Amino acid sequence: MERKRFEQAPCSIARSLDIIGDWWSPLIIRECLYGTHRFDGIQRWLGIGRNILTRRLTLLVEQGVLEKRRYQERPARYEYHLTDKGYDAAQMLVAMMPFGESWLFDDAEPIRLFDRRTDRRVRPQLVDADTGEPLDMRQLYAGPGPAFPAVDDIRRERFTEFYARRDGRVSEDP
Amino acid sequence: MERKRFEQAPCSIARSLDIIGDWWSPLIIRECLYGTHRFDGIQRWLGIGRNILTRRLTLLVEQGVLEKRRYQERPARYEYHLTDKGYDAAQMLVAMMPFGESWLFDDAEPIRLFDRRTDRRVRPQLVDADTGEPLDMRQLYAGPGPAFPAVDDIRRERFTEFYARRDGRVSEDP
DNA sequence: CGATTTGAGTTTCATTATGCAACCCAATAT
DNA sequence: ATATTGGGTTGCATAATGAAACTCAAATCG
Repeated sequence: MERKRFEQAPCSIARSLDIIGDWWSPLIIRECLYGTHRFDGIQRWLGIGRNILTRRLTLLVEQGVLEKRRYQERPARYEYHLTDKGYDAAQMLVAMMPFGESWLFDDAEPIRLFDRRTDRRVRPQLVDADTGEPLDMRQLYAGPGPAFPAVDDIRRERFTEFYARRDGRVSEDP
Repeated sequence: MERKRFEQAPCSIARSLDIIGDWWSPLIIRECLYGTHRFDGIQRWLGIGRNILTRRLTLLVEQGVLEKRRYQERPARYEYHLTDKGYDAAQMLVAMMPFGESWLFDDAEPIRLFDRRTDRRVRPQLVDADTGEPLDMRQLYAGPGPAFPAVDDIRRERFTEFYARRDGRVSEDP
C-alpha cells in the first residue's frame, strides 16, 4: 500500500516526516548541503538507485526543498540546489550529528562542521531559545498550541485526553 | 529488496537514519516522549498497523532506543519506555518542530513544549555550542573528522575528493 | 571518423515492506 | 455469559525498493 502521509497531522514532527521521513531524502539534502548538486554525483556518493533518486529529487522539488536549475543547454543539464526551505530542513539533519556521535561511533566523529568565513569549528547543539540552556528531554511535556484542532472539533476527545496520561489511565510513571 | 542500512557509513546523519529514517519510528519515539507507553495506546494515537508497530517496537528495543518493561504478570503486559539513548534520539525529533512550525503550518504551532518543573514555555533551537549563535546552514562546510576512513583506506579516493567540489569538477557555485 | 564518456534519466524485474482487516488468547469487567 | 482490554499474529493486495540494463544527446578521445 501507499506510504502513509501526515500532511494533515496536528504535529510538526509528523508533517516534517513527510519530507525527511525516509532514508534517502535526508541524505540527498545532505549532499546538496555539502556541495553535490548533480544527479550523477549524488547517485555515486550515496549509492542510491538511479530510479529512486529520480523519484526523490522530483518529490523534493515539488515540496520546495530543492530547486532544479538548468546549468547548461544543449544538452540540457541540471543541478539541484537547496531553497530557503531546504536550508531550514538541513537543520534537522545537522541535529542528528550530536546523536550519531554520541551513540553510533566510538568516541570520534567522522565529520566536522566549520564556519565558512571564520573556519572555526561549529558544534550543533539543541537549546532552549530563551534561556540558551541545553534541552533536557526528560524535563519536557507537551500541550496543545494555537493550531491544535479546536475543542469543538471531532477530535475533541483526543484533545481532552491530551491533558490526561495518554495510555488511557491516570498514571504517574516517571 | 531490503531497505539499505547505513550502520557502516562514515556519517552521523546516515547512521542516525538507521534508527529514525522512516516515518513510524520517530512517531513511536514521540509517543513515548509524550507519555504513551503501551501497544494499544501507541497504535491508536498513530493509526499505525499493529503488525508494523510490532516490528518497529522490536527494532527500537534491539537498537536500545526503547526498553520493554513488564508492568504486570498474568497476563503479561508491557510498556515501552525511552532509554538514555532514546531520550537523546528524541532530540532529533524536537529539532523538527521549528521547521514544521515555520514551513508546514500557517503561522501557528499545533504543539507547545513546556518545562516540567517551571511550566515555562520551551522553544527548541539549534545553535553553535561554543558561541550560542543560531546555526546558519549557508555558512557551513564539512570536513573529515577523526573517525573518517583513513587516507590509506580503500576509500582514499572519496576522502581526497572530499576537499574538492563534489560534483567532480572544481566549481565555485555559491 | 568511429568509439567511448558524461550527464540525466527510464525501464524491467525480483523482493520487501506497508496498510488493512481479521483473528487469537488470557484475564478482567459487566 | 458476554464483552472488553492488552498485546500481539496471520493473510493478503498493493507499493516501494534495489539492482542492473538500456536511452539519448552532445562532447571528447584515439
